[in-house]
Amino acid sequence: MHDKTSNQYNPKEVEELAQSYWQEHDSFKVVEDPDREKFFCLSMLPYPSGHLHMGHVRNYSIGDAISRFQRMQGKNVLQPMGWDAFGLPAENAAMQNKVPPAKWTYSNIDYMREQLQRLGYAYDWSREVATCHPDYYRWEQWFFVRLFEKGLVYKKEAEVNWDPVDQTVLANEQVVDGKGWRSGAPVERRSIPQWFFKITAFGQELLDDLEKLEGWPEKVRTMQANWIGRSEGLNLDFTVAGETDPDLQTLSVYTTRPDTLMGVTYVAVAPQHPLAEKAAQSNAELANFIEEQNNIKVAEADMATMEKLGMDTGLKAIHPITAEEVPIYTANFVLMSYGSGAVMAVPGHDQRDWEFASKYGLDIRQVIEPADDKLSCDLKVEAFVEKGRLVNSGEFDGMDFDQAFKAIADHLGKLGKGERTINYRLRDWGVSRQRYWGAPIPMINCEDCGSVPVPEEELPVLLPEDVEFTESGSPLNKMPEFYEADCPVCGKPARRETDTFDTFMESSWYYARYTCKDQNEAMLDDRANYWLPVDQYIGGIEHAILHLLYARFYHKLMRDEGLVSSDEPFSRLLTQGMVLKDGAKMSKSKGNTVDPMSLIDSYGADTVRMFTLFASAPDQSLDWSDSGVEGCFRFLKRLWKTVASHEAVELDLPKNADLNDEQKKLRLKTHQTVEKVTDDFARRQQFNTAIAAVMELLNSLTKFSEENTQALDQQIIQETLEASVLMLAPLVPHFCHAAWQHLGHEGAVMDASWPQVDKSALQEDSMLIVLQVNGKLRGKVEVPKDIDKAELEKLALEDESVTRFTDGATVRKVIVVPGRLVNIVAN
RNA sequence: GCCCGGGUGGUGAAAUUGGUAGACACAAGGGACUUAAAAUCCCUCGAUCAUUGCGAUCGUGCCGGUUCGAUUCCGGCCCCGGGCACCA
Repeated sequence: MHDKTSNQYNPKEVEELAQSYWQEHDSFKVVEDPDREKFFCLSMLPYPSGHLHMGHVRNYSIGDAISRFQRMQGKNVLQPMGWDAFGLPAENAAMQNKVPPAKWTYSNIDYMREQLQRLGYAYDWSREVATCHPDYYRWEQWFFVRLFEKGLVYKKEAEVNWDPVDQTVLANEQVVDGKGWRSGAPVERRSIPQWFFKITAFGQELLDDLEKLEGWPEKVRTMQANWIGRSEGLNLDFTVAGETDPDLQTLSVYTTRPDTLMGVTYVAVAPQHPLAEKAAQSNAELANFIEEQNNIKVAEADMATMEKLGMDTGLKAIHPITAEEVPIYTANFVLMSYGSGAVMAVPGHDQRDWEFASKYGLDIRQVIEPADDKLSCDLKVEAFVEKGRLVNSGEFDGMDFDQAFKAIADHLGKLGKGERTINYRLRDWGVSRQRYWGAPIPMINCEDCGSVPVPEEELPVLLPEDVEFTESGSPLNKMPEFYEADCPVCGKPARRETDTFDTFMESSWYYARYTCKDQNEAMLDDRANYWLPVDQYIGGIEHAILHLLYARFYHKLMRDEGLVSSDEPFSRLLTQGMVLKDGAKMSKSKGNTVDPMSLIDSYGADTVRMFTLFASAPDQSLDWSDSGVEGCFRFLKRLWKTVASHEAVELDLPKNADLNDEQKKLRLKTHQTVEKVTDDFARRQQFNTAIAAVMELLNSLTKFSEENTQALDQQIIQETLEASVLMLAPLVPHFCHAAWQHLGHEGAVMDASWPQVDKSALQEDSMLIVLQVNGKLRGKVEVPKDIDKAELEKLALEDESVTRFTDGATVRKVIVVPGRLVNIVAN
């Protein structure tokens, strides 16, 4: 076929031929091989919305480039693909189109799989996973039961967004301006029992292990650390004056600033705090206030902008050191869910306390003074929040923050009124969703026995797929055949849990299941430890916190269960930037999307893949331009023509061949390019500059081949073309598949070895030295490679471009940077 | 408010360890080929001045500093993007 290669690049033909070759040879299938170095390259799995978008193409083109590069490095590469198939859009589509979510999802998967195959990604499809398949979620259910038995999951009341008209629970994104997106009714907050994972028990390990993730962007590590939000402080106890109920006598507060303890002028508790509720029993106005706070009909996101409100409970708290009585307020900004639901207020040194005190006429007392006189402190204007030296604090006066922290902690410790405490912002992970299209939570609620897990032999709890999906709310609640069950403990009629899992559950361990998806006896087997951890993970920055934190947590849970032996799931992480058009993120709602498929129809998959990699560095946002695509297409056409018009020869460049300057120059360029591109792939992961370098190489080759037609020249052209095709093979695989054949090779380019740098070709006889006078570029000079420093200095000082500026001036200093420049300082 | 990124030609962007700013493309302009168009190929392309040629000055958000030399390091400010946000 290769001798008939057309001069005209025909992407459709080239791509069909390459793809049918890959299919015939089962080229992407991979098996475990302990004798070879493994490489697990993973791209985040898509939600099967129905169509691939540009963000997917970008993500998967990066992943495929890395996979194919690693394969050419001789590694045993696993690159799988699957579907994050549960979720809300399927339910919405079901309501709109009267199609059951399962049917809708499976047909989307079939369609999108074809799209991915059209793009030529080297996925081992035999390992494909769809998270909505019972073979997948049964192990999630099994694992949940294991964790329940270990005490790592528990049930508690938690608030949800409730739509009173549709009688359904809303996800946060379904709440628009405090109203249900569908009904338009004001959303209520309602407490219902839900299941939680004890991720907080792993807070410290999740934080500590961030240090190990050297292959992760610093940004993502910082975001996770902030999300975990560790703080060190003190839990200390106030006594409630005159309170006789032993449960309410002690009012515990958490503070990170024990040094300000002597500045406390009031204490504030959450409206849901037991003390506030008790005080409200004999205070109608207060009861009213608390009721209002409990019934705020807004989504959580709007809470932050709410006005700070509070009310005196009439109760007094006794300061643990001074025994002074201070008022207890209830305030809407104190959260029942963090610390103890109560705070000591130091208006002199906390801005929020200051504002509250100013509003309600409470004392503001200074107990810290600036330790450095550059800082000003005027408590009439604002709180002084910096750390400093203690004043008005009795025996603690004069101490700095660290001394005071220790002294006050020790003092309260002796009194039995305080202890050092570490708090985390991180909260336990609520995994219950009051939704249909998700994995059923494998629990049975019995009036007598409580929540009882479904016995292992009865798993999986199958989600009925053939459902009537007419109104809002989960159809499971209307299906007695689903929810009616017998209690596994006492045998009495009981009710099966109708909530399903948060879809983050499925995406938290799918990477491990790829290694052994056909395993029907266990969640994972030994193959997981051959492949894991994932060597390279690629996905959107929008998953920097939740998905990546949950997956790290899940990995540790699986480790503790003996299922995997590593501590972390993903060694190296690449977070690709967004795809923009006209400066805005591509999205359906903005109407600025570009359909990858229509572009593939016009230019072929290779051009589209190439452009997504060429337009910017992977971690940066990519601004789409139609004409840029044209440019990549032009490059491929030019390269095609160059390859097609070159008559293939067997590459056998004689060692120590006597090359002329032109030949040396091209070989130098070729091997410099190989060196650069290898670094771009392996270390920098910058495919845009790799492509630019190959473009430069083609430009050099074009100039060279115009005038050089001897046999030795053909060898050198062959070498350059082979290197170019090999370097581009991970990026434009169909094109290179055909080009490689035309260059005279029988095997497939994807199985060829990555080109090696010939060090001897990098040897140059001369080099270009930049001449500067007072740091300004004045000239350039070609000098022998082995020139000594003194010689070079002399040459520079005598160069006409230098003497023009140094004549009549005194040379003060000459700086020689070997191999680069000479800078002459003169005045 | 706090924590991260980022700001470079008409445009997307390069410059990796403090050492030639603008590689590689796109767009634009000019030319060749063509009956014509498309495609292709060649040339020009940061600004200003000079222009016969050589060239000179300025220029990487703004102001200052360190250095022989700064897009790169330091201090201050402005703008854009992202994350977190009553977290005590």
